[in-house]
Amino acid sequence: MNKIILKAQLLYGDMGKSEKKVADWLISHPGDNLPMSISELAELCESSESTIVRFARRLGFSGYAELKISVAGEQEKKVVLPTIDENDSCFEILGKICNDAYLSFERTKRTIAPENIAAAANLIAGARKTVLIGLGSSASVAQDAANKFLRAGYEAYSYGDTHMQMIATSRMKEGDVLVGVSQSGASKDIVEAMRFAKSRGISTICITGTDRSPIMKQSDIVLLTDTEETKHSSLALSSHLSRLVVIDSLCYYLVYRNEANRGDFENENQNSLKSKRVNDANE
Amino acid sequence: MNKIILKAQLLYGDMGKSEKKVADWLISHPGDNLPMSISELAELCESSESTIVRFARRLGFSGYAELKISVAGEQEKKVVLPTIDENDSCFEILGKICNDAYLSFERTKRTIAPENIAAAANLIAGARKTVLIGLGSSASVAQDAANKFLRAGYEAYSYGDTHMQMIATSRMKEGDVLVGVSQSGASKDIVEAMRFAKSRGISTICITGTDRSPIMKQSDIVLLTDTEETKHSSLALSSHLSRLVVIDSLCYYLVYRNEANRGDFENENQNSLKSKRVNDANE
DNA sequence: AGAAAAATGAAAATATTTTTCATTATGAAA
DNA sequence: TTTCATAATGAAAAATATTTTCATTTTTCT
Repeated sequence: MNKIILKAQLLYGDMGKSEKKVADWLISHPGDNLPMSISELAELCESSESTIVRFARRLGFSGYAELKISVAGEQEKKVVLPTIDENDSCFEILGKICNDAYLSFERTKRTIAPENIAAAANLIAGARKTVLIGLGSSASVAQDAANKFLRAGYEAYSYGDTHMQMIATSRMKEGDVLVGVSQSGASKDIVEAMRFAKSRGISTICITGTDRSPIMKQSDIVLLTDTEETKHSSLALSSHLSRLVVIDSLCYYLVYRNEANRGDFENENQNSLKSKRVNDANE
Repeated sequence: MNKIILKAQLLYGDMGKSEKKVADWLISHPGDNLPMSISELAELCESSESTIVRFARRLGFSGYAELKISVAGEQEKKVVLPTIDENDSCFEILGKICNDAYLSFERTKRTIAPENIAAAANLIAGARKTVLIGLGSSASVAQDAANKFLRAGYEAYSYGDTHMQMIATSRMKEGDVLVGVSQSGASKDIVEAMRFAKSRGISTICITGTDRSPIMKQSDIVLLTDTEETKHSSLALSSHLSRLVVIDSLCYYLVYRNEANRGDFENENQNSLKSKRVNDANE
């Protein structure tokens, strides 16, 4: 885990009384960054500057400066929980949400299986038609995905209400793909539609943030995004963004995969929207 | 990902000639640890100590010492320039998109006016009803916003097709707020609806990624998000995410502002959705 | 071209780290 | 218990490193 602490413990026996105090402090503050200066640390350890230098040398560093930098390097990516409180300004909240999103992306990169995302992309690429379903905030993820896939040149549709979802599912056939989006992985109607599709030989993909959730049992391919629920509230803002970046990467992959599309992709869509614009500003 | 290099790239435009030399060195030595002293680095960059301190401060550090430690902390994570090419795997694309999103968030924080976002939140908080409109990918942003505002306890509705948008706008009255979402800021139908609303004394807010765009003229409050279009394609993925984090921060602010709501907010929504779940998994 | 503003680097001022060295503690042998 | 050799320690000096200041240069705008 932390090489420096390990080494300190290893060499603990060789140290003098005062040097041990330095080691003790370090060992009992594994997460902390070293206080700015050697003098500060000396005071905290009830020791002296020279002792700290000796301690650093014992661990194999050229001096305190090097030890300090090395400690920073060993630091586990400290998870700064962007806890929002009632006195934050709207702008401060924006900053915290951006932070939160960034952490959520990092978690997603760790959680998602690279081979599954590739498999999902290839499945969609080869499908006759792709239908995406979700409810609540997952509905807008599904809608966003359908919108992008369509623009990328693939037949994709999304449905946000349960009736349409069932109707659309019942009209699908083999060779189609159903993508179910659900953070909880437990929305009754979505799981039901997935089960129905699967029983009829339709390929199923789920995008969910909950491991071992019901929807996973009904899915051929599972895309597991950031599973860490933020403590803020049920809005679950960042995990929502994580699901979108997964969609975005599928979409990019599809664009680049489709030789025919790639060239014209940009211009074609630009032109098809042009008449909807007040002027030539680009979307 | 190396946040420091990304930040250096982000702020590159603001730098003077000499500061850019420091940034260049850093960017072209992504893996390296910083040479021991500021003087050494000054020589390597053909710059001066003071310039390096200024550079460090620009990136948000207290000085060179802090930058040096932070660089050590970032080490080991390699920089991926978010340029997607055809040989990338789906997973690599995911990483690049996350990077891109992060940059986009940073740009948004710089572009958006803190006082405007606060004003927008307060306007919505005091409104009788809020209507959100957008087309294409902006439609799903609007839908997402309406969904969240509603859950936060405010009357909010979104419409994704132009007919409904016009009907809804014509039924609004003073005391209501119309929020127009458009990346280009030039979608005919949206601008038209905004103009109509404004002429009837309805407050208007726009969320756009294009400065000096037509929609801004029809808006009482302008929320300008990331204006830098990514070069990838017209999908404009990251700017889409930026608009969402702006929505999210408005939403959080509204939740915390509303004394009455805050307490029950989480539980209430949890419960109202419970019957829709297969089991007790939390959304 | 000329004035105002911004950027820059040399050098002074601080701050930090390292070294030196006198003092104190430790422990083995008498 | 005392003595002496050795190791450990910390105060202060010396060496380095960083930050600030400010005069000079460069850029920008008129």
